[in-house]
Amino acid sequence: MKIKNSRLDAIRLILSTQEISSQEELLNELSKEGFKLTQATLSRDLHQLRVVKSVGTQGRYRYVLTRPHQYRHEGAEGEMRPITPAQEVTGFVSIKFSGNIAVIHTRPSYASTLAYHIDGYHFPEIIGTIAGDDTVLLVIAEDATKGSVLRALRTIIPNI
Amino acid sequence: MKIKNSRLDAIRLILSTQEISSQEELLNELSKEGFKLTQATLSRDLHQLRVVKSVGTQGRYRYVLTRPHQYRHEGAEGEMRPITPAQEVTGFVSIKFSGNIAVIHTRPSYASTLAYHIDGYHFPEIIGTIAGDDTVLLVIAEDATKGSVLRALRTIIPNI
DNA sequence: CAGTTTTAAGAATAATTATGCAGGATGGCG
DNA sequence: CGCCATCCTGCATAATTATTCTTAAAACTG
Repeated sequence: MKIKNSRLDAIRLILSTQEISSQEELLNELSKEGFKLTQATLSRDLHQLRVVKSVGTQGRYRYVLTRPHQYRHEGAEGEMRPITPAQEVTGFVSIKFSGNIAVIHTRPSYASTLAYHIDGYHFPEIIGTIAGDDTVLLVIAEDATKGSVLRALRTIIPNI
Repeated sequence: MKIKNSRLDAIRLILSTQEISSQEELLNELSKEGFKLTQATLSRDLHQLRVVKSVGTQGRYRYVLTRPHQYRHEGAEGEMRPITPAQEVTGFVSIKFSGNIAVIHTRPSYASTLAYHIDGYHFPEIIGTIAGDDTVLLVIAEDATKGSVLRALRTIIPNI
């Protein structure tokens, strides 16, 4: 549908420039742009966009965009691999290294869980983690190597 | 309060190991652990923890942890610079480099949106991003330079 | 310690959000 | 074209979540 797509775009734009704290409020903004829809439809749109109701400044609720699903790997552009059992549990998708940092990509929303588990092990090779929605950053100890980090992680993600 | 803190920990633990899709469900899990509280209190706990209701596998709703704000630059409290048009859109404030890491500061709450845009471009110079509330961390590929990263970003943030 | 302020929490309810159902629109496809 | 499957949407309402009001407990402060 033509209308729906441009509406989704409008939603993205609005959410990225304004502090919207309820669907009704967003509905108003959308109507200013000429979109005519009900809260029911908006709820479904937000679900599809994976928009979440978070907490913004001043403790006010705020709808924010999250990353879209993207199960992408290295070079392979559209190539979608099947999900292995280990991924099913950990959400692990890929890992890359650069200097003393490793970047783990996970399935959407799995990053913080995975980071939490990694933190729990207190691996000496990993001195800290930061998680987004589908990305975990590992800061690697100075005396650790790519190999030793992978070995450590293998206790959590078997076939990494 | 002693109880509250251990309860918050319990919530974190549960959310990081199970797919919880409603507060009621979480309430059940908590009661299994011996915590006795009402939905009202749980709602407040989740707000405080900045837990968000996101969309997990199968399109089911899922409560997920977000990391607490840890990158707020405290010092710069009152210091508010005028906003340029580019900032208006991207929220960009500044960028700094250290080794293979770049740190972008944004206006509050703009970080994830900016990271979203950066991710979308799949710049080979940038192997991953993590966003907080007003900070984006970029992990830079080993063969990339400060200049090449800035050049790449210029497509998104013109006057960077 | 007594007074004051802050924090925590439940009960009830308001406010908000999700969804079952049904109707219409759209898009193949033989 | 006619049929079927899928997508989109509103309406009504169910389900869920946030908040107001209140009380009690805790933490401070002099």
